[in-house]
Amino acid sequence: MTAKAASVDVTDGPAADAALSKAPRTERGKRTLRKLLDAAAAEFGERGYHEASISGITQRAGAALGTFYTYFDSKEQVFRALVDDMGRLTRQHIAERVTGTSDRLTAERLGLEAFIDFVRGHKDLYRIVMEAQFVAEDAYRNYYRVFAEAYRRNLVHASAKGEISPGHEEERAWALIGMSVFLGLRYAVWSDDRPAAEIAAAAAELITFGLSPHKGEGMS
Amino acid sequence: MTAKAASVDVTDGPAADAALSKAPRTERGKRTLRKLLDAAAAEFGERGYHEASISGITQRAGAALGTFYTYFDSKEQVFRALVDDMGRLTRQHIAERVTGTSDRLTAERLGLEAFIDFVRGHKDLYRIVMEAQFVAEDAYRNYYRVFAEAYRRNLVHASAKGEISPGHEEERAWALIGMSVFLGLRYAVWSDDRPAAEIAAAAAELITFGLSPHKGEGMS
DNA sequence: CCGAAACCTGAGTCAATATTCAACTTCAGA
DNA sequence: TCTGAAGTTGAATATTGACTCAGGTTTCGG
Repeated sequence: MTAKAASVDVTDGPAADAALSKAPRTERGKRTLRKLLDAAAAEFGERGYHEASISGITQRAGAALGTFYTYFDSKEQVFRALVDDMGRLTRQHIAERVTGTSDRLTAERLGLEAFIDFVRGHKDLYRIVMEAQFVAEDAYRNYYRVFAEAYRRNLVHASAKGEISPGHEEERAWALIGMSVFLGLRYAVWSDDRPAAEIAAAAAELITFGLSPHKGEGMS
Repeated sequence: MTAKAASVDVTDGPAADAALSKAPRTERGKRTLRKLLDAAAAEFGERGYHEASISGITQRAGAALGTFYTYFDSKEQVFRALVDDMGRLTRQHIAERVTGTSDRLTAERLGLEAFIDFVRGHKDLYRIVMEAQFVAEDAYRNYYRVFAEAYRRNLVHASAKGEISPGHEEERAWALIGMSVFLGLRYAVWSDDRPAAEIAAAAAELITFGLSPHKGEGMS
């Protein structure tokens, strides 16, 4: 829990949306910002957005209250930065574990397994994403919009290649994301004692064949 | 939006957990409690738990601030009452639209359609359920635990009758719930211009046959 | 070694609101 | 009409916590 958290590019990069004038200019500054970011992830992850306090963040970071405002404009701004970062991290982690996989059906299984593993290792950041629905709804919608769009593209592609049956790819994408999210919630956030591979295998069978009686499957 | 809301049994019944000494004893009292409950559903649904204020609730209800505490012990207590109520309402609504259906696969489609319709008609209450994850986590877990357990039982039953292939029913239950929740979020809460039946049909095909190429399906 | 820019500090300001409470009103039964 | 239980009222209390700011301290190029 309370994973190493954010890998928000402290210097610049696609994450540095709102940083602007608040970007650190010295080594010391970068270190402090990093500490604040990690502390914020831990504080928000453990206590939730509203219970979390800026003073809690700065205490964890070993800094003074005012220092927070050297790097961020508001409580909500850090929160949003963490949500965006989580999206980037998640996609990257899944992509790494799926690339090289030729067919979509296998990719589905590996992707889900990777997702569950990732959530298990980043419970605090994952909670932040979920809570974003109520704290920064646009950030939350965007998080899943990006996922769904990429997912849909993969499905269209796989369908064209005949790897999967043609269907309504957008609805499929959202349905599959929902599956992952709830399996992640149940088997990663709420309890993580079952092997991720088992969960992924069970779900993969559902995703592949559906519920209809089909021959060949073993009993149980 | 802001549906007629809670049907919390104002008098007694399975919902009256915490009411106890706070239950109204006269007609006037029942009316006031009803107004407060509806107002609370609207306030929480529109503004979210933390933005919502007791004074906002009493204003909507056309009552004085103090009146709230005649019927509730705290802000969180009303919130929990609404979450529990939502679970009861949802299960009831879906059950009504599914009973009489003989086979599970048809029930899946009708159930999802009913769920989407229900969410569309109770956006404010539905938001309350989702936010419960961060305000009253035990109530949230319970909400889905009850769903998942009932779902699993249905699957086991259907599997025994040969209506569906045997599989890991618990994981399946959670996966299917996740599907519904996200399709509901995307096509009911965020946008509700597509017919619920269309969404349900698309998802039902995925649930029934999975993604694997199977013969018989038309294109697109 | 200097001086200015960059950083850091934490007490104090300020607004918001959950909850309390003592006084007041309504109303049914005697 | 009288009485008390039930219900209503809203000003007052108490707490909490985001954000400000007027100084100190550290860093670093020259």
